[in-house]
Amino acid sequence: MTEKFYITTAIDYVNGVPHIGHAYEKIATDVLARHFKQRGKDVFFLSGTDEHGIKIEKTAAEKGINPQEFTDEIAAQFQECWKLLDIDYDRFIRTTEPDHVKVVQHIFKTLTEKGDIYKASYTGLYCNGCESFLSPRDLDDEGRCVHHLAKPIEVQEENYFFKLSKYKDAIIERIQNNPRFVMPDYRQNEIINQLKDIEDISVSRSKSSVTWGIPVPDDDTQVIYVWIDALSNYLTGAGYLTNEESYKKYWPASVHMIGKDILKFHSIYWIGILMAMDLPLPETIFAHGWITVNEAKMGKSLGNVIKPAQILEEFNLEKSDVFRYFMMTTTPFGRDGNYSDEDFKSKVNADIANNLGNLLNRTLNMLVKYFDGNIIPEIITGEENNQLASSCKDTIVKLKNAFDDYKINDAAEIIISLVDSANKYLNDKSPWTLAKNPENMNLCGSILYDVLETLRIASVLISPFIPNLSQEIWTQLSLEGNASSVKIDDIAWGGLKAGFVASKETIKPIFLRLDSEIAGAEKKK
RNA sequence: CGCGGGGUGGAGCAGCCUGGUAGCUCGUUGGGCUCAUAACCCAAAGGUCGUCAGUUCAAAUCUGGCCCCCGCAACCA
Repeated sequence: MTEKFYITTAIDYVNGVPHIGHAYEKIATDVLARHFKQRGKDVFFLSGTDEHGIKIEKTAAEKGINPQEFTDEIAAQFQECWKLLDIDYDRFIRTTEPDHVKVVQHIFKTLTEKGDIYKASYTGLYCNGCESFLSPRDLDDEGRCVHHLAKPIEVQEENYFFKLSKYKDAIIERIQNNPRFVMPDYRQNEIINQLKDIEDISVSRSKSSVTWGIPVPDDDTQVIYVWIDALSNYLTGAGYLTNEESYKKYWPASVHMIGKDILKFHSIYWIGILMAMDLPLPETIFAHGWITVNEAKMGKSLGNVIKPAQILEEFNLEKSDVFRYFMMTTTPFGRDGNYSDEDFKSKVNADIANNLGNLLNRTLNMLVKYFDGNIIPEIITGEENNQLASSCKDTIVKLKNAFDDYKINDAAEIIISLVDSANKYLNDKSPWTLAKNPENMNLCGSILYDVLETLRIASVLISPFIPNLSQEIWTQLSLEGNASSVKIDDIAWGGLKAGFVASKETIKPIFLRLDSEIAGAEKKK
């Protein structure tokens, strides 16, 4: 039986439009999903949007439309953005969808019946101007709401609470006994510290303050608050309650890919809920870092929010490949990364244009020049005593290890260093010199074959990062099928067969260096 | 004393857990090659490893103090 791999992204709150921070996580998840597909796993990739809550209700009201219309609009923008970035998810879940509503209410009801959800009164500071409860953060020195400069009033309301504290010890134990449960490992202590003084959490809101939410079953004065509403999307997506076959196959999740800000909610709240439901727990919760822009935190208040489409446009890129590549290689995965036009250019030019693209180009040109673009049987090499063939083998082993630990940037580096070694190989062997003597033609050709075969393998391995460019390499090598649908265990040496490969007309650079002037002009405006 | 991450050649990072020639990418300089997308290959320059002290035959690495930056705590992806 094929092993399943169920991977999820966080669902994005539709109160804002998609930017490169959202994109970072989706790309990472997509790269992993594509890689594990190539490993022969039965992959299910879930992404989506979080659509309930007071902010949505208010924003929609300001625009004079109903919340559903508003969320439809923003959710569409997210989907469009992911399409542009070649994010190939299996389902895009929206928390307003009927099957999800059913799941959320079922969980709420089950936990209530079990006694893990109880009603209690909650006292909070309510601002009439904001029409919501405030946290101490929202107050100025004199205890006034910073937006309305009015003192909030103390309001008491009845809410439902989830007995999270009951599961505290079990969660701590889970984290301590499973090193892959919370990743990267340096986050584990952080969570354990937070767990020490965890309290029960409020899981509903009074309808007098929010109406845009899933109703609490059997209590029409309350709607279900974000925790159960949003987190349980992972169950709905797998088919919980609605598609038994799918659910049985995919649940529990292999990895929840999330931002470091919501690690607490996933590793504590979500796990508590699942424990209370007696459901299997996910294998890994991976918290990635933030993307800063020119070293500054991105935020609406700073006005430096960048959308992926802007970057593609700025550099006149039709496909997302190199943007995906950059995002995944700008920093060790897990830590914070930075985007700047300068870094983007230099990384992509060095790795994709100079190293990978140029290698294909120079080698194919020689094949055309010396062999009329044909691979003749005499030049095909075997794996035995073959420097590049053994490099390919090593690369595959290392690559798998890196991906198993979600070290996405290492994975890219490993592939690029294979390409690097092929460039060195070409220089060492100098086929252009060999070609001057007819006696050496077969040797010359064999060297070209070694390099092209290495490129074929590299294109398969790197396709999760740059699917379109990989395919372009595939096309230029006159290979049939798709680079990305080749299984890693099937890419044995010798895939390039004798026959016609390329002509002067078919060879073209797969990716041209990003021109410094284009970006320079754009920056000035 | 709230918690966590970081401070390593011009830039960005690895190394630290398991002390013992400080490594990588980019940039710079010089050379090589001429198949290629001003590319590719080789070499060189450039570092008191934040700071002070301690442990040790030996510290970027272990211990303690201090300084600086960033994040979380506080529903910003």
